[in-house]
Amino acid sequence: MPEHYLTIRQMCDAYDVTPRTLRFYEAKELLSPIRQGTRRLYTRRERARLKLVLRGKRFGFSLEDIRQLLDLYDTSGQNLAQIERAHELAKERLGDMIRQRDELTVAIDDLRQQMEWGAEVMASLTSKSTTAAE
Amino acid sequence: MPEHYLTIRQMCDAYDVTPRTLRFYEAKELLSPIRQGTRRLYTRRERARLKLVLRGKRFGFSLEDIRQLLDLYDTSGQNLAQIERAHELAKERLGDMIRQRDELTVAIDDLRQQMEWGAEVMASLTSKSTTAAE
DNA sequence: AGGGAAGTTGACGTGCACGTAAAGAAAACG
DNA sequence: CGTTTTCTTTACGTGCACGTCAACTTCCCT
Repeated sequence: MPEHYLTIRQMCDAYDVTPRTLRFYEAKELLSPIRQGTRRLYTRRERARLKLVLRGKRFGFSLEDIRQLLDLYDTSGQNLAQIERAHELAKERLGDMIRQRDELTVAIDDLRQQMEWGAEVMASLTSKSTTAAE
Repeated sequence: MPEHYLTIRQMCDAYDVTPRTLRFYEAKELLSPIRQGTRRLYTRRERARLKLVLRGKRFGFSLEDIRQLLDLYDTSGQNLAQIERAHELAKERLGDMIRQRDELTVAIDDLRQQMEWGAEVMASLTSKSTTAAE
């Protein structure tokens, strides 16, 4: 089957980004669609990379961070040192992410408690008086 | 005991931020230190608020988001509607945070698998040949 | 063939979160 | 009392991640 390409607009619709964003990512060497004349055509590889970019963004990585990770990611079939390096970076990232998740968990619990407290306040206010104006 | 104040420099050292940052936060109405003449003095309240600001930032909230939350947080002794509103916002935030944590969990698992795969590749390379140059 | 839709390259603008340099006032120290 | 820090305001600069025209080509369709 003949590797089916997407135009820039199809990409935009599929991933909810603007053309500007895709060209910007290309300028930053995050994507490199093939050219048919002057037009851009996006392969399966580019789609995969875009997904990774958008995902990375959701986790607060900068585009430059993401570029380096992507580069490691697909050049790391080269030699052992590269793979070990990637492995190290991955471990660091993993640590970051776990720490971040733990912080989130704490914050979630805090917020839950706050909400319970708020609910109690609301309850006491509604039961004692409707016009709590004193 | 006489509520012990901190100067701007002491704040900077304590929370690892620059004076510029503290003044910037003040301009954005996140902090409002008292003035002794022209000098800023930071109370316990300001310290608590700064902690919340820095925490919010780590979770990717914008300063404007944080300001609104702080405002709700300490004006929400006012009336029931305010508290209910705060409660609603808190629920939304909670949802966001839980979703974010779930995404993180998935990403962590992905990364773990990637790392296992990487470890396997490394293992096969090291056992088969030290100079994998063919 | 002609005309609108889609795509292209500049290039300048924007919002956010500060950095940084200039110039002056105030406090602290020897 | 002078001088050296510390702090102040004012203001312009910066990096990131795009948004927003403008001015063209290029496709596609009837």
